[in-house]
Amino acid sequence: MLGKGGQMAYRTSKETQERKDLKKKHIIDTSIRVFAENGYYATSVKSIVDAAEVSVGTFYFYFKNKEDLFEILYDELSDQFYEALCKYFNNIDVEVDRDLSKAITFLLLVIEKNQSLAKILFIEAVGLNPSFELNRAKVMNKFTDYATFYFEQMYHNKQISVPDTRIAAVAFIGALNNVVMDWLLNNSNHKLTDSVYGLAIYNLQALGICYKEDQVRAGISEILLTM
Amino acid sequence: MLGKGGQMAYRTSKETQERKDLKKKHIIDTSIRVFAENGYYATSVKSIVDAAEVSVGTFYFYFKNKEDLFEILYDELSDQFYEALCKYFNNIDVEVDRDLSKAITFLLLVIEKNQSLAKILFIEAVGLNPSFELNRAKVMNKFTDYATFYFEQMYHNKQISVPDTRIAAVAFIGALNNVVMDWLLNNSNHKLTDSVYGLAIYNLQALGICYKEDQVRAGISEILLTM
Amino acid sequence: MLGKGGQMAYRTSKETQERKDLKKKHIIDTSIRVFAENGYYATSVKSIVDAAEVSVGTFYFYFKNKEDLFEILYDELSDQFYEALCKYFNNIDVEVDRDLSKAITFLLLVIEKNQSLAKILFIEAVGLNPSFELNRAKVMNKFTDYATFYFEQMYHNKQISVPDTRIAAVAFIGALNNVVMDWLLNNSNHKLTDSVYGLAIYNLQALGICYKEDQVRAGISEILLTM
Amino acid sequence: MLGKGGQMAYRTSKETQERKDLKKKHIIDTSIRVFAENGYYATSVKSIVDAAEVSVGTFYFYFKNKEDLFEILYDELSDQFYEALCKYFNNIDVEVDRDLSKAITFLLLVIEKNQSLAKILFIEAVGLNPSFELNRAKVMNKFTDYATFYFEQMYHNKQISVPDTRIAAVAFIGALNNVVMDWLLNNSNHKLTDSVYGLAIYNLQALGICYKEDQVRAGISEILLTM
DNA sequence: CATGAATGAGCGTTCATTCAT
DNA sequence: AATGAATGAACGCTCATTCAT
Repeated sequence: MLGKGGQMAYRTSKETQERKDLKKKHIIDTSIRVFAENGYYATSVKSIVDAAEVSVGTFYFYFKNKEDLFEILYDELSDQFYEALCKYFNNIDVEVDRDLSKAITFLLLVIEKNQSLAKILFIEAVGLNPSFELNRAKVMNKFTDYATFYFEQMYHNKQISVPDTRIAAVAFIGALNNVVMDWLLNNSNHKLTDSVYGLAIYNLQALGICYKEDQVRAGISEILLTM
Repeated sequence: MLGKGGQMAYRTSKETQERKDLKKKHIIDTSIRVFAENGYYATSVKSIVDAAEVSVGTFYFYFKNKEDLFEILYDELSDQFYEALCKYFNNIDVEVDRDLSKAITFLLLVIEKNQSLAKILFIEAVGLNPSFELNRAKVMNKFTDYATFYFEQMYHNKQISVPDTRIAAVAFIGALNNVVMDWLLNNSNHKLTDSVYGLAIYNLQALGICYKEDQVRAGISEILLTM
Repeated sequence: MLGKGGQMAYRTSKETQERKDLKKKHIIDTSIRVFAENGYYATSVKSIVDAAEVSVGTFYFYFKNKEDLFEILYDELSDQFYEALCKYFNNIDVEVDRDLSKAITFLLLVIEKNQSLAKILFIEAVGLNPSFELNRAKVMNKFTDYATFYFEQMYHNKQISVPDTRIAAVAFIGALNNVVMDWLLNNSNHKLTDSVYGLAIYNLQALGICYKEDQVRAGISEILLTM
Repeated sequence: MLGKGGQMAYRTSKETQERKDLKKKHIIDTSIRVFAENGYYATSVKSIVDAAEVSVGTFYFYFKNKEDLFEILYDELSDQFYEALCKYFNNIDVEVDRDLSKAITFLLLVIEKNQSLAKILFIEAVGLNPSFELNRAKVMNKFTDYATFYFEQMYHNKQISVPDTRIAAVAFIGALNNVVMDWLLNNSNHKLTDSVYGLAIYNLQALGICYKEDQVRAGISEILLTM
């Protein structure tokens, strides 16, 4: 009656666990593509497992249900995006114009290179159902709070000039968001990063930052060239 | 006999047409409420006809299907919103700071007074399915084009200073959009119009408009007080 | 906007309602057969609607779900059986031996003529799930209470002699129940009513009733011959 | 080498066999609890192996399938019950009233002390599916045949007086059965053995046994006090 | 014009069972 | 002997849509 895990058992611990993690990752990655293409409701569990070439049973072995998968996936993607946001925001220093331009450029670049991420975060995740909206609100607030925190700091350093840092943060994110949305909706036309200069200037001016055009261009180029 | 019959027929069909239009309008109006409350997918045709106190058969007499209703409704709401956008944008004159503030204030006010409209336009209509996304893209572009057109004019009049009017338009709309979104997601906290000053300044600065704070405040007050 | 039921509407009221009632009855009756043959769990909704030649949609139009149908059906059958129980119990008079024999005979006869009823009441309904067991307990108690009430009366009239009328009622019902069970389980062998004399005597003696064999036989015959 | 190897193999396989038997017994015992709590259909193989702390693979090593386990378990429990039945029936002698009372008391006591057994035998095993009903019929007949055999003997010894010993046996078992059922369904109220006197009298009278009340009470007490 | 009974494809999900390790 | 990841048939149920009345 040693049973379950008593006595080293089966090779549960290592190889199997790795294969499990890989398979779970595989299903998530596949579903990102499928969700991005068809939206949450038009994506059936069947279509996910077909695309991932696993059985329904396997799907439900790894995920509680369809909603569970989407939540996991959404949290993962929003974390990725959060990290991208942080990466260059954390480095904003005295050359605010250049540094902020770099930050914006990097964000657009990440999105451009991973369109599915954007589609899910900005489009497919919207308006799913009341319960998920709570989760999305939480995530959106996390982004807003982060930006607000930085704007607050910059305000105290007299680097920006706005009457309300939180509203500025919301507007800032919205401006970026909509440029991405516009790109997603009219996709074929242009590269997302083509919009980065206009967007950077818009937000720099909005924040009352005294910028130099060549600094902005330099910041943008620095990011675009290194990737 | 012909005359009378003709007249009868005419009057009858006229009255009938009126009743039909009214009933159709009634169903649309009811469904706005239902869609706003539950979202597109969680709203069944049954729940709409129950709320509107008509039969399913009647529903399918007036609308091709559920998607058709939603499209009609979406177009109607976006038209309403478009009109609200035009109303004060068309009047932007020499006092750009004041006039633009008035325009923004009016938009937020309309949304605040009609939350269902905002919920459907900004949340429920997003990411429904690939086919509807095309329609939404068209509508979004209409808004963007309109704003772009005005920014273009203002640019020529040296009233604004941005490197790319279309990107400015997209960013401008996005900023507004996200302030509304933020309000919808964190509803109970505050009134939407509380954010109007911060938002106006953000965009005025973004557009490189040389504004006076009291002109902005005056513009805002003018709208808020008259409604 | 008169809608639903305003203005006589459609011919909702009479013919349609009748057809609905008939169809509901038809599904119930069909399902009795199917449940009796296969048991609750082995009976799928699909198999019911196939047997009844209606669509699944129709099934769910008339019933909330599979459990709902079974409960309706169970309540209906137990009511039928309750009425059969009452019919001759209510007439037990001074000739207790004869009258009780008549009552028992009638019950067995009803069951023999409607085997599906018995199968569902005594077999398929047992042990379905905790929630349904509550319902079944209620129904069983109704039967027991009824019998107890009569035994109580008879006890006061010195017609029976038992130390505990409720236990007598439970045992009485159990004796009948098991004769039916035995018949259901070994079906082909014999007619259920073949057991009636032995069963009647068993219970008459059990209740301490002073009986005459020919009275018992007369009571049995009276019922069997008239049906 | 052969001798030693042979002995080793023998001892090994013997020990192994013992461990296997123990594990099988462990799974059966655990499943009795689980089946009694949740019923056959609401009990998944997963829930059994979780409760028993073994793997699904192990389960299918010891049992052909879920039904196989239940059948084994049912046979085991019905054997236990059969033994309980025999224990005091086999000892029925000249003091029939006392001896039969002892037998009945013992049966109720065994059930009271092992409610899971009763729940499975009398409730969960009923109406599972046509194939299992055959097995259950066989078991029920074994009980009936046993009782019939004894009643037959007693009839020849002029100890009982009934027109049909088999029907008497069926009714007798049914009376006991239903008292147990009633107790299971209205559990919390009372102890099962509280009903033993009423039940004993009912059946003694039913069988036409000339009993003395104090003999019945003595028989009951004798069993209750020694356990 | 209006009704609502009827349809059935398709959904998300469960779970007994298998088998490579 | 023991494990548990993998399978997929089958389930109960929903709901957009049709059409006889």
